[in-house]
Amino acid sequence: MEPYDFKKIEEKWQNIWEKEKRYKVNNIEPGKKNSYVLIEFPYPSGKGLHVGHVRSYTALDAVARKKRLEGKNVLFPMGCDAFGLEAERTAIKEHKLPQEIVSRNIQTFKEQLKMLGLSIDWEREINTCDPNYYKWTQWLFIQFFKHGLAEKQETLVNFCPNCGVLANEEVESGKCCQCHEEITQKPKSQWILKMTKYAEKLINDLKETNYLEHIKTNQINWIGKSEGVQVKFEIKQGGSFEIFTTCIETIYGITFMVLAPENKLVKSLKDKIKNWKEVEEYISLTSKKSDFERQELNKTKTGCKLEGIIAINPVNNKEIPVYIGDFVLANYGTGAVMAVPAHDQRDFEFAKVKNIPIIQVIEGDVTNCALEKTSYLGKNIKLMNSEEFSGMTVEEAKEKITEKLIQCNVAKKVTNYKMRDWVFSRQRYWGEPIPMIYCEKCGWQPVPDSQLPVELPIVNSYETSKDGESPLSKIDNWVNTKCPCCGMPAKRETDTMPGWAGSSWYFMRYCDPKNDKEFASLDSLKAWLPVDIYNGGNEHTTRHLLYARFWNKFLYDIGLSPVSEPFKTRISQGIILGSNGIKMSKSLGNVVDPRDIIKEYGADSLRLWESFMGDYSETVNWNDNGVKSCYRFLNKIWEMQNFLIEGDKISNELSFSLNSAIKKVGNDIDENKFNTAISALMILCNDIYKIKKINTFEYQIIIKLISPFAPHIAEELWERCKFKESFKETCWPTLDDSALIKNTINLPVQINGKMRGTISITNNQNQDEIIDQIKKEKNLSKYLDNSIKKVIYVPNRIINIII
RNA sequence: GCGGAAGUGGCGAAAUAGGUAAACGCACUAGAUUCAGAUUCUAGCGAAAUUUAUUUCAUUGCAGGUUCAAAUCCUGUCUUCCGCACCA
Repeated sequence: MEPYDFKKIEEKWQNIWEKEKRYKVNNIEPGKKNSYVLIEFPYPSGKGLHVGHVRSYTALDAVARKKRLEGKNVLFPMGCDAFGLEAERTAIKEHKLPQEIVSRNIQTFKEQLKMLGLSIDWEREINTCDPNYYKWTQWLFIQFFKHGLAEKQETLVNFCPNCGVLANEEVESGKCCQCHEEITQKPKSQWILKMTKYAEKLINDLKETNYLEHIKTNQINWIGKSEGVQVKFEIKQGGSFEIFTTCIETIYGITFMVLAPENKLVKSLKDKIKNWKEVEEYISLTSKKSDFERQELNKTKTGCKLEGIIAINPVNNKEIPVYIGDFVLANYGTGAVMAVPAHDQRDFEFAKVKNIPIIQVIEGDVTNCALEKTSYLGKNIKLMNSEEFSGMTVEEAKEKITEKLIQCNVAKKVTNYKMRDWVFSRQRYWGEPIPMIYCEKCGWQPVPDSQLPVELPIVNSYETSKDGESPLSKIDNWVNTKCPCCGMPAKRETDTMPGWAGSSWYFMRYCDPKNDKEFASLDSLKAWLPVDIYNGGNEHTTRHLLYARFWNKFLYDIGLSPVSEPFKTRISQGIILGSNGIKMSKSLGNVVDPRDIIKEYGADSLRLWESFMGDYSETVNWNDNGVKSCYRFLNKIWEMQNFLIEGDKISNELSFSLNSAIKKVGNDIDENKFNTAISALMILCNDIYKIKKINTFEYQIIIKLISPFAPHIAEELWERCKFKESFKETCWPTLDDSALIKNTINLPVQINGKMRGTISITNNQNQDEIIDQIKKEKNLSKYLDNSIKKVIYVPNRIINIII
């Protein structure tokens, strides 16, 4: 028999699969159920395929292959998410066009992917920077616009006087990462998508999904729903402002108010503020900080009093001083808070810094820190210092105070979300142009469908510009166009979309990738959605997932998507670090190139090892020796040909081992526990090597079980053994549960909770017999005297005797 | 800071419902095969003792608790990783 020549075998089968179009899939396959297995498409960086990609691709490939063996019609597509900052940066560095960089990278990526033997339908490949694709991204944006969900709004951007608008990533502790100039927060008019309109649905409909619990929590926390009361405070000097609070029960404890420094009210009060200079300085200081810096709790609270401004507490007409402070954010709630230092830690610290009195209104200890709602809610704790509400429980007071304020017409119940609308404009070259035209007379008009796509013009210079406008704004003949409404001269929008845009709907395009009339036909979407299993990195479980769900929900509402939730389940792979426990990077020299491994051990060994190396969702360090172990294992499977005898059913000798493996491998793939699936296969293999005998029927089962992970060797062995059935038509082995029932069981025996040995009992033997048996066993009976106090017997699992 | 996840041998890890902790694999040690190396095979691999087959002890980040029984449940605590809105 020839030795296991993985190189020859893998090339052979990859060619056959490609030639046969083995994994091409139709939207409808008579007699078969559809199943959609989706993996986040890669960003085609110049670094090429990483062992981390291999981990998730082979895992999901195994899932897809198993589903096929179970008789399902499986969609397992692949594409590239190609727009974004990284390609643009590389292009600038290499003095090439991003288009060139991207197509070069995609080429390498595909070659590498093909070496893995994935069961991908390459005819459905998509690429977000292909005009045939982004035509539909633009069309979808226009639908948002037409339904009032896209509009221009003023937002803050990071602005560097030399480099223009910067991404957060390009800001390092308040300075530009390129030129180290100070960054300021500059207001800019940008397109936003009104995602907050969907906040409620995005929370509620999680019920329909099967995501891992922590992924749901992540989504819920990001949306950050809180129900509270919005209260109006009069200003003694004239005017008023509103605050939002979830703790209205503490309203008698207010000793000051804090406005966000950007709150428009501050400027409108300019004439009445006696220390305006000081206030102005504080505002400009704040504009240099990001939200993140501003919310850090461990730094000293800063703020500035608005001298001459007094607010009136509506419950008791008390006069309250007003401050501005950067720990209050303008874009959450109303950009103003009532400060109750006794019951909010941030207010407590601020009060200490500014020497403001503290009034306790809820019973408890507030000497060293605030008594916050997490410690007082739901514990029957009572109010104090709150006029007629004193003595009520917190919960009761919450209701009564709200009622009173509503009656007085100074408050209303409000639901707030932390989630903000999605800022959708970028002042960058490498993205989808936003398909809008501005006309002096007609305002913003979408580009007519017939003129889509609005293609990205090829340009010489696509670097960000100092004035903070998009590079496209410098191309006059592109910018100047005609209003689609009145035909008069008008200007194109020059901002482009964020990298998230294309990935928000790509899973729909896979269903109908060549359609030039629609982004995807409803029939094709009905055939495949919702996605059965969606895999991606942990770093995408909040935002990308939320964006994609949002787009789909919108399309569902306007009748273009058949489902309200696009993904049934969501799982995440853990990242693979270098062998030294540090992220792989060229500069550290700890990068492992999958191609090197494939050359030495083959794709099947690599696939197997990456599935075996640890729990799929956990971070692991790369280990050079690991692949070798899987190569050994595959060799053992190969060498089993030497033990082969004829047979058409499972032998008694292997009945238990084989059926255990069938059960374990099947369940584990379904539960994404690939590592234990493989260890089950190894145990089976060890059992076979003990008896050195296997019949053809049994060998077929083993090959089927291993085929999702190591498809090349599986098909090769199948062919070599000349089994009657063809591999293409074969199906997943069926389990004989009765083979798993054991007649004799080794029962662990504990005495006083300590393991003292095992005894062999028959299935379901009764307790008294077992105790008699233990008494006869010398090794065990020596621990027993006559004073057995209690016996705990869990049938067929354990017996614990207390003496 | 806020939110999420995770801490088990020398290493990667496993452990349906609280029920024999360490399956499976790596590395290592000894032996066999080999001119030698690689491969392969056989045995060992928490600690200590020993009559060599058994005994004792320890053990799932740390400190407590619940329970006949805890890696698993509860309270507190420490550490690491991920996300935080213009990176995708």
